[in-house]
Amino acid sequence: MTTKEKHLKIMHYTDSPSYELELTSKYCKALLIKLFNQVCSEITPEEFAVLDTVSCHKGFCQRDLAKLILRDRANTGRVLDSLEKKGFIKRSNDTKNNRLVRIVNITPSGEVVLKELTLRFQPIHEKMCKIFSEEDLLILRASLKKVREAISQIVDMQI
Amino acid sequence: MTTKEKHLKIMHYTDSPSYELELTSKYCKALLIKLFNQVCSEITPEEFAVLDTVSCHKGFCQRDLAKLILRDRANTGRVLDSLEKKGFIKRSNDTKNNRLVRIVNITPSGEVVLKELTLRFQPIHEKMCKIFSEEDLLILRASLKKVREAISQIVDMQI
DNA sequence: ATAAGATTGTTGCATTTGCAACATGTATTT
DNA sequence: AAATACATGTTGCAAATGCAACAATCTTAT
Repeated sequence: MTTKEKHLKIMHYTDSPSYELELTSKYCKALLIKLFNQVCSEITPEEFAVLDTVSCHKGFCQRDLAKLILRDRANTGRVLDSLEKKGFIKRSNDTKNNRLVRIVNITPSGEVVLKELTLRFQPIHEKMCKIFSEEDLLILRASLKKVREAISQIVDMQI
Repeated sequence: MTTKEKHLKIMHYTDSPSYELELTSKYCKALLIKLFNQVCSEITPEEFAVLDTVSCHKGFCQRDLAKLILRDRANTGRVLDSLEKKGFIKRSNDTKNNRLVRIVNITPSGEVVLKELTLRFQPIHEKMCKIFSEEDLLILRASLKKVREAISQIVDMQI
């Protein structure tokens, strides 16, 4: 086996980059949940991520949001139900390509809670980024993107 | 803002490395599920990962396995129940530090199914690794490890 | 023009998962 | 020695999630 091929040999799934990604993602989730428990906020971590996505993509319909957050339409609709009930987003009927869709937008009170939580988490995120050199952080981001693109070509994310 | 500090500024959680990790992990999971659906195997993707973990760590008790797979004791026990019912692992009572524990080991038929699935997934894993240079792959792995270690110091993974 | 198919969103159901409580047995404290 | 705390595993319950089926609406095919 040449040096070039050495890094291709995977003897165990749990040694693969995919599985390491899964484990690392669980750590991130645990951290997020801990932070939310501390601030005892009025929204869940999942709702927070969806709210942030909505604020970054104004006027998207539910299905397009579902594609962004990688959940199915059913689950996306339910999270949006909860966010709407809490007054952080509002939905309006509209048409896209001559089809009825529900357009989602963040409300002023949604902006408030989003900004407050983002500010509160800023120190932790800075801490996380600081453990990397700027170059390694760029490589990490690029690598993750590469993984997503590679998988996109193999499996259709059917949402 | 200096160049050095530029990579620290996070305006949105969904732009953070943590969230990118979560999204990328979902892609990996979707790929794994697709592969399993194709081979229509007798075990689930989760059971496969646990079985692989068991085969890499002979004679571990349930709690130590739970720490490795980052699930709680209850869920770990349930997955092991299923694997034992299918004959892929066997449990034996033992003592560790003078405490009753259930030691888990893989069975010959577990080895067979694990080896078969690992071989079947080998081409995909090679494909995944090939999208990186060897250096970038090392950096990716090291970065993921760094993330896990950093989070470990902030949140106790209470398992 | 009618039927078949496609798109968007919702509802029902089953599975997965985590948390709290409990049972059992051990270590430590008073 | 008794009581309290700790460690391991199991059970019950609730929340999250995905999949299939459905409703409503529009497009395409025959």
